[in-house]
Amino acid sequence: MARPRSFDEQDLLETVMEAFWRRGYSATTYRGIELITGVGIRSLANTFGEKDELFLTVLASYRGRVSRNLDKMFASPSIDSIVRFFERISSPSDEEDPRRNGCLMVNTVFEIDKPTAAVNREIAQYRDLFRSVFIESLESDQILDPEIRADFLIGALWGAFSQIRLARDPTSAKSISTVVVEVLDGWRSPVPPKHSVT
Amino acid sequence: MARPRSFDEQDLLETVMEAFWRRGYSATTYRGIELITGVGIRSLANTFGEKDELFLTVLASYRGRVSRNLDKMFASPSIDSIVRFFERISSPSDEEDPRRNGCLMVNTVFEIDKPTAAVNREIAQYRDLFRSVFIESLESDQILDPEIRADFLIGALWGAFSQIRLARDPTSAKSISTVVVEVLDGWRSPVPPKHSVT
DNA sequence: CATTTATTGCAACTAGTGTTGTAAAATCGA
DNA sequence: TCGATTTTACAACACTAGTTGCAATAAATG
Repeated sequence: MARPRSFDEQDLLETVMEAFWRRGYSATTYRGIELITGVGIRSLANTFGEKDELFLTVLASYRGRVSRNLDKMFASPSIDSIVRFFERISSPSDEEDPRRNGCLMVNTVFEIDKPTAAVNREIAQYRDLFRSVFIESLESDQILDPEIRADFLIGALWGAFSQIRLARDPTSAKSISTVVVEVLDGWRSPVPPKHSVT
Repeated sequence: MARPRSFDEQDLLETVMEAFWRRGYSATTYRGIELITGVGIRSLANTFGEKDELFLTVLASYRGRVSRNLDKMFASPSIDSIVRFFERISSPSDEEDPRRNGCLMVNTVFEIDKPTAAVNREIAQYRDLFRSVFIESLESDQILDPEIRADFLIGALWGAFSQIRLARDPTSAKSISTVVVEVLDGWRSPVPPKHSVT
């Protein structure tokens, strides 16, 4: 009936995600997006609404992408899956994050002063993605206290993201990963921890 | 010879530190500091210079405080010192961070888009504080690969700060700490890791 | 080809922030 | 008390960013 959009929404979301990921929410301006994408401010606003709505859309898209990856990597959850996961994120050639921006969600936790309820929900859901697959994996190998150990793994993971973000380099994350793998090996049957950590 | 300051520089730095710590660099405005402290913008600028200089002064002050604490806690460095340290930061009543703002330096890593060289130096020095005491402690108990394990501990620590910042609550940090302590116990002599992790 | 309708480009508006100039106020020493 | 000198209050300035109004534009339908 009328004039169609001159850009593809998904493509644009990818570009915008890259910007938020690298520079953060504040430093990514609407006018900057206009320059990068070539799409006018007015069209952006028409399509995605205000800046925080666009950001929320990007977060959801990011979470979807990670979720699909985790589904693949933890198709048969086990300690081995976790090991492979940690080896991957600390790999010198991580195709998921070649620019070493760390993790968009973790970055957001620290950057936004007073996150909206929607943003908080998004981050909580994101964190739960990892918690679920970690717990599943630990349970499938009959590790004691899977929740506590899953929280530990999340901590190590977010710590690794911190170091990647800090140095834009996975070297330190590699050390973290190495020791985490050693710890995971120590948890394996038939030599599980002697007693519950609680 | 002339009119003296109506405020104490150290007191004011403490107040400003609290603000930067809680809300971050951007969200802490010069005018906001005026409201909190009662000290006029002009006086602030006269005393501390521009905003980024004030921030840098705050970072240095924060590092000094942490450094003094670490000196006390690691007076005789050992695995036990590390254990006590992790128990402390995940304690439900951490008097160093009652407001659960996490760590000012870690927060800064994520918040600032393009940190100045001075800020980067400050953060690197801060990180090295922990790295040094961890390495010293591990060496004193003859643990293999102290550097790699120190990097792991920093990762776990920063991960714990992430979770504290996320939930403004040390519950998840407690889990991290619990498992870290278990791991540290596993490293102790006379049952050290069988072989190097490298 | 004309009409319809969403898209687009431009510019303006508003709000907020770091910064600075200027003059009044306040304090200490002589 | 007076003068020197710093601090302080007030306001203005410059700049940036998000947002919005409006008219021109372009494509799809009949």
